This record gives sequence, C-alpha cells and structure tokens, in this order.
Amino acid sequence: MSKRTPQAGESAELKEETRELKPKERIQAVGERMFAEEGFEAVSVRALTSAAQVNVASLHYHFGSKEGLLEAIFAARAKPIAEARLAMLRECRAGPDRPPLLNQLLEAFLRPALTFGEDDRFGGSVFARLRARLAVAPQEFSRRVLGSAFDESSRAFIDSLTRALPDLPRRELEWRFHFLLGTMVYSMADGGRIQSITDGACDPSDGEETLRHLLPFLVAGFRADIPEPGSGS
Amino acid sequence: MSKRTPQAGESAELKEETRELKPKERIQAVGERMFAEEGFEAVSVRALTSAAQVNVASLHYHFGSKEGLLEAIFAARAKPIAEARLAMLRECRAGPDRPPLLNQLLEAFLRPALTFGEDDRFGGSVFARLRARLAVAPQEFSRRVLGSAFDESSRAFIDSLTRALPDLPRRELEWRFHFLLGTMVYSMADGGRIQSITDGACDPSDGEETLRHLLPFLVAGFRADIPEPGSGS
DNA sequence: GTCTATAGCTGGATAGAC
DNA sequence: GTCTATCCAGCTATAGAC
Repeated sequence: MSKRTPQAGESAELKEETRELKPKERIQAVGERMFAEEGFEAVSVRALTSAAQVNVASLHYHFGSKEGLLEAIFAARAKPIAEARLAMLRECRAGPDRPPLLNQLLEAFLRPALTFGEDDRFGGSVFARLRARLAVAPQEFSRRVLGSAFDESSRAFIDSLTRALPDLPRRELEWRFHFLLGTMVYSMADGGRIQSITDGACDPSDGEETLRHLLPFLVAGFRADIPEPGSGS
Repeated sequence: MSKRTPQAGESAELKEETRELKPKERIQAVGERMFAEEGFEAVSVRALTSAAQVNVASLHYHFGSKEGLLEAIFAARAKPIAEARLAMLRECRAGPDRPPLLNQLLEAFLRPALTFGEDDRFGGSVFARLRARLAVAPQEFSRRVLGSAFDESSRAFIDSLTRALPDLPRRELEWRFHFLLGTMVYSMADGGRIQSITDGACDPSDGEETLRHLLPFLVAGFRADIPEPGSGS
C-alpha cells in the first residue's frame, strides 16, 4: 500500500543508470524496474512518467499504452535470453558428449534466465522478477506475452531432454519440466519466503548461487524412478 | 433462507454453491473466486459486490475494506491447511518409521496444499490459485498475510526433514525446501504454461495427479549429492 | 443490517499549442 | 517530439435514510 508521491527534488529520484538515456529508453528502464518491484497493475502511468521525468503523454506517444510499454520491455529482454538459451543448447550438441548430458542441458536452459544481466546495471535480475510475476499472472494478456516469448525454446529443450533421457516417458518428462519451471520461476520471483524462513541465509536473487544448488537437485529429480501409473494419465 | 423473492434472471447470475449463503459468506465466497481468477488488484469492489448480489456498502460493513476481505478469506482457508499439515506430520512421527521417511514428510507437507477442498464445492483449488499468486506478489501486505499463515508450519517441516536427512547440511536443505515451494506454488498457480507447451496433456490443477508425479521427483532431489561449496555460502 | 447516493480521488488516455 | 490541460470512467469508501 505504498504509493510514492514524487515531489520537489525529483531529479534525485532518477537512478544513475537512467540519467543519460533518451526519454523513450528512460521510460522503458524505469518501467521495467517499477513493474518488477511493485507489479504491473500497481504502477500508475502517472507515477511511472513522473519517476522517469517525462510527461504522461510521452509514454503514450512512444508506446501507445501502458500494456504497449510492457510488451516493449518484454520484447527487448526476452529475445536475448531465448537466443542465449539456444546458443548454449547448440554448444551442448557440438560438445564431446552425445547426447548432451542432462546437467549440461539444464544449465543451458536455466543459466540465461537466472543470471541474465546480473552484471548489467540496467536491471537483469529486475527483469527476472517481472517475468516471474507474469508467469503466474491470471490475465490472458500476460500469458500471451510470455508464451510467445518462451514456448518455442521450451519445446526445443523438451526435445533435447527426451534424447538425454531415452527411458523416461515423454509425459513424465513434461511433468518434470513443469516442476523445473516452478523452481526457476519461484527463484526469480524472489518472493522473500525462504529468506523469511531462514532469516536471510538463502538468497535466490543471486543467480549463480541459485544455479549451484538447483542443478544437482534437478538432475536427481529428472532421474528419479517413474511413479506408478495412475488413473489420470 | 431468502426473505425476498429472487427476481427473474437475477438468481441465474449466482453460482449454485453461493446461492444459499448469507450475504457475508456470499461476499467471501465470491471474493475468493474472483481474486483467484482475476487477481486481487484487477477485481473492483463494485464488480465483486455486483456478482455477489449485495450492495457495495455491505462489503465495507462486514470486512472494513477490500484488503480486510482478503485477510478474512485467507484466515478461513489457511488455518485448516496448516492444521492438516501438522496433523499429518504427527501421524508420520507416530508411524513405524523412525525417523519418518522423506516421502512421508513431503506428502504430509504437500497434500493439504495441493488437494485441499478439491472435492469441496466451495472452492478448494480456487484458494490454491489465490495463494500461489500471493506467494509471488511484490506487495508487503501479501507477504505478511502469507508469512503469518505458513511460516510456522514450514519451519516445523524443515526441522523434521533435518532428522530424515541427517547427512544433508541445513543450508542445503533450506535451498531444497525453497525449490520444493517453487514446484508447489507453480503448480497451484495454474499459469497454463505447461498446458500450452504440451497441448493440455499435463494438468497441474489436478492435485492428486500432481502429487503422484511430484513426490518421486522431490524425493530424488532432496537425496541428490551435495554441490561443490561456492564462494557465496 | 441493508440500501441509495455521493463524496473525493485516481486511473489511462488524448487534444492541441508549441 | 514535448508539454499542459483536460476528459471522464473508474475506483474505494462513507453518510445517512430506512
């Protein structure tokens, strides 16, 4: 319930990294950060443009609407991530292990998402939070944006995983891929639950550290024995 | 017990399960469903009270505010789930296996969350979606509500898991518990990603089915080899 | 306890001068 | 392309009759 009220001394509010950008890029950078930190629906166009030190009309001029801005932010970030994924996947396939090891495939899928832009001062892990929120959002709009950005690379990885785990039925592999997405998205969302439970000892916002703990966990999970067939599948 | 005769067409809007409830309970039931399906911030008090066929003032009379309604919904659902968890935990401890098997502990933790009220016509899996959304919400308010409801039972389970996995360092166990939460929350959120990728073959909204696939996956994950120590821990 | 009416704002979006 | 002024639909919450 914290609505910011930007008043005098506003330029102090501008983050260093956005100060030298042109208005359009500034709106995009500030929007990414605010949407990630407060949630898309909780951020008003007024608050956003005020923080970016542009007038309200500027947002509509450059992006058409608030939703248009979100799509632009997403388009700019998702493509590099999906490309990095597929590049790492190609490296796996070109490597000495045929088919690529499970561990290599999982890392190729997860590393771009979890560490993208962590050394990028323009907000890599910021985008991770935004993306995670969208991943569980109910609005059809959010799902469309997310699906069109990542469904393709997800399918490619499921196919590769099939070859790395030839004895695992595809249906089971899909379930496990779903669980993988859960661990990834939940870590990216940085909801603060595990910090609260462990008094800050675990920090999922550190992508490298998360990967280090997550990969062995997932490798073992993907290699688990197949459960008894049930009525539902 | 309706004192007034429903007008033609009017009662058709009300879902069957809410028709015989008193206004206060009706607001709560409709609120739970709408918050879960559309998101807390996307539902207006007007739309909610209109769907529940009460006047706007009624919501504020009974719950004080929109946030008050959410807290009431949460209080009503979270307590039974946390209690079911602890009851199943006690059963584990009283069982023949000492300490309880990993599989038993994980099921005791997950089953109440994933299947609670699935045969309950008043919306058990509805609440699961609501809860999952809150779990990744950025607002401090959401985190407070969720933490006060579930942090205690989470800590109790971490302690029990420690005894079931005596060779696993506590820090590592906490990370794996975090990943467990991720798989649980992501399944409950029912974001539709895996349905989209697999053309509907996997259905995480089926709690029993999810459990059947999830438990072996998590058991293996918790038993994975410990990763190399890194600089960060 | 239930309702109507409305207060008091804030929301996204735009018109039109410059 | 940038800005101010403005539209008006929408919001939460409340006052006050019944």
